[in-house]
Amino acid sequence: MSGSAGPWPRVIAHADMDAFYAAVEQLDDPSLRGRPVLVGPNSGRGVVLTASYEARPSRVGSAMPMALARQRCPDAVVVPPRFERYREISTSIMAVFADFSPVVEPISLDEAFLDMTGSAHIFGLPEAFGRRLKAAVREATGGLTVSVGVSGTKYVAKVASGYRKPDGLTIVPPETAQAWLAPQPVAVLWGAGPKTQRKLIELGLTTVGDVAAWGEDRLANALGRIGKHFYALASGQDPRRVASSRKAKSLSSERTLRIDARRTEEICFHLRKAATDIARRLRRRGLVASGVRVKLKRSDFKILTRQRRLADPSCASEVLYRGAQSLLAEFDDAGPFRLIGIAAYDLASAVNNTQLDMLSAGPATSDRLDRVLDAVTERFGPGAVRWARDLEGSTMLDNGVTLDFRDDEADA
DNA sequence: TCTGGGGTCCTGATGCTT
DNA sequence: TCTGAAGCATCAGGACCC
Repeated sequence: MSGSAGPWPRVIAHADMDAFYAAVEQLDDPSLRGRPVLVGPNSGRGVVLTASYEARPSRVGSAMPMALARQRCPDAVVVPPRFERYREISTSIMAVFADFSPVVEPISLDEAFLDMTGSAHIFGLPEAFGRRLKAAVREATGGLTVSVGVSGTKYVAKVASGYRKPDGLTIVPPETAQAWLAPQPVAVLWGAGPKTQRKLIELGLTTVGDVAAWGEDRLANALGRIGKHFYALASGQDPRRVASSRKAKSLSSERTLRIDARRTEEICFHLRKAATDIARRLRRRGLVASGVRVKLKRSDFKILTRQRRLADPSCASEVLYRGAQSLLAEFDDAGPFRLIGIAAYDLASAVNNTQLDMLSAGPATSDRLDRVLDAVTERFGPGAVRWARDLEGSTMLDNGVTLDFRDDEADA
């Protein structure tokens, strides 16, 4: 860890929980502590979501096929993910972050940027602040550790948090950032995945310092826009601000099937499930979508997509499903498909009319009915959908609408 | 070894409008 | 009226991130 003092023009921290899902499992189940733990599906075609640090010496890690991970680490305990629990702990971690900074940008359940500019007078120099943040997270969660990086830009803070894991604290003063980055491999460049890393290495660029030395123009000529981006990062330039609010641009739901699907009815069954899931999430967030996109993954992993704008923005499962179903005809490939999914895109805030009086007011649409059902459930609790169903044949059908509750019952 | 799910952003192709 | 260019929106695919 570099020991240095602010104040800097900007002070940005990146906090990243260590092996978060696996650590939560070990926290909740003491018998797992000290043992290799793999979080992920125990069967089928799944991959490892998180491997505990005890499992990592066996060369297992995130995104690795579970079958391979179990071969490499036969002693590992495989635990299915419990996202509700992770969300719960994430909420308390984010609350800790909010105690330290008014500007917190969550990146996922287990990591966030904090803008600490101007907070030095409260929390002290970056190192003191980092220690206090780590201690607060540990206390709030009952023992989980977080790695923290602090620097003058988001990018350097992010690389710094991953520099010494687990339980690390790395301070990189802005004036030393470029020199600190220079010996790091190109894999730390934000946006350089496996394909781009190969390209960089073919160009003879193996470290961030090599990239900075190559020059902006040459990088742009060789790689296009992303080349300029890499040059900026490698030179320690990253003007992005910590943004406390981000609007979702799309919502998606997709499933990899245990057995590849080819029959239209089967594909439609999965499309309907996905549409129902997305519609519910849209309504929960008060959003409507203007477009729907269908995604199919062939057995050879080739991904095909087709998208279409909706006649009117909607958060109704039926509308999303009909849109998705109509797109099926536009695929010139009959499958079989290993994955089926839908994304809703071009999201906007819904009008605020999810009130029960909609039952009798105005012409009913399936969109409005969906929201009515949500409102009924929220107000009267589980089982209320059955009660709402009794209205079938009266108010709703008077408006000329055919009700279809199959999805709601299936999900209840 | 045999490859998840939920996202974002970028690029090139295409079609529409002016 | 026709044509081409420019600008813009949309679409499909690819790469990436967590």
